Amino acid sequence: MIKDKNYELLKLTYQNIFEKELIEEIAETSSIKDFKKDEVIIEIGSYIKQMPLLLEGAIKIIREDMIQGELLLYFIERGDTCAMTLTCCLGKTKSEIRAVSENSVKLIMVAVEKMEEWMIKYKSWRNFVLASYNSRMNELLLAIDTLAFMKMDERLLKYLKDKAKINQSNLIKNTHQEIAYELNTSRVVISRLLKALENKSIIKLKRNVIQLLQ
DNA sequence: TCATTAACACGGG
DNA sequence: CCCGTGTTAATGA
Repeated sequence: MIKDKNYELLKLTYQNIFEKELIEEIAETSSIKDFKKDEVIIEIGSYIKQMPLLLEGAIKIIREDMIQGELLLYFIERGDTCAMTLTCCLGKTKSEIRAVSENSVKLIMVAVEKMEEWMIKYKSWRNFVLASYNSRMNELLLAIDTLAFMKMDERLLKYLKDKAKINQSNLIKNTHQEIAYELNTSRVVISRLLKALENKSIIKLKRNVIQLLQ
């Protein structure tokens, strides 16, 4: 039975957050979706009819400038949801961000109507939505701080540490060009800063791979 | 001063 | 040979 499998999957991540009845109801009414690495899950300008709950993997949230380049805002990890979808679903507006799978992602899609229903029916759901909204807001403020007050070398180091944390590995498999794109700068700068970090023995550089030490 | 752009050399796959 | 990387020189904010 597929629903039973969904139930087990949900339980792994959410059993401490939602009551049993809610998990059962999610399993019954929602569908599991899988994404490979670097797939676009939500596109800028698209309307959102379903809300994703993350079961496995990580998603990066990117803001794209009309004129030039994209900018990484933050990552979403297991047990989180996307705050943007919350506002979009409830307000029926377009998405202002793009969501891309950072690695292999498994998530469960919840219909908007259910969201609203559960807000009233389940206290844990209400808390979850409010809490995730709150934590996203904090992440966003942190992202703004990073942008406004940190220099590029600090931003780069934060980026590397975030990456390492999300993928649960000290090896970051990215080219300098890709990093430059996500931080909205040029490759020369990234190469230079990475080299500087390597000289400080904070990282080790290989081809296509950056090893984070410590 | 520091980022960007362009250009080039090196080397691994 | 192509791509990722390291470096430099010129230019601009």
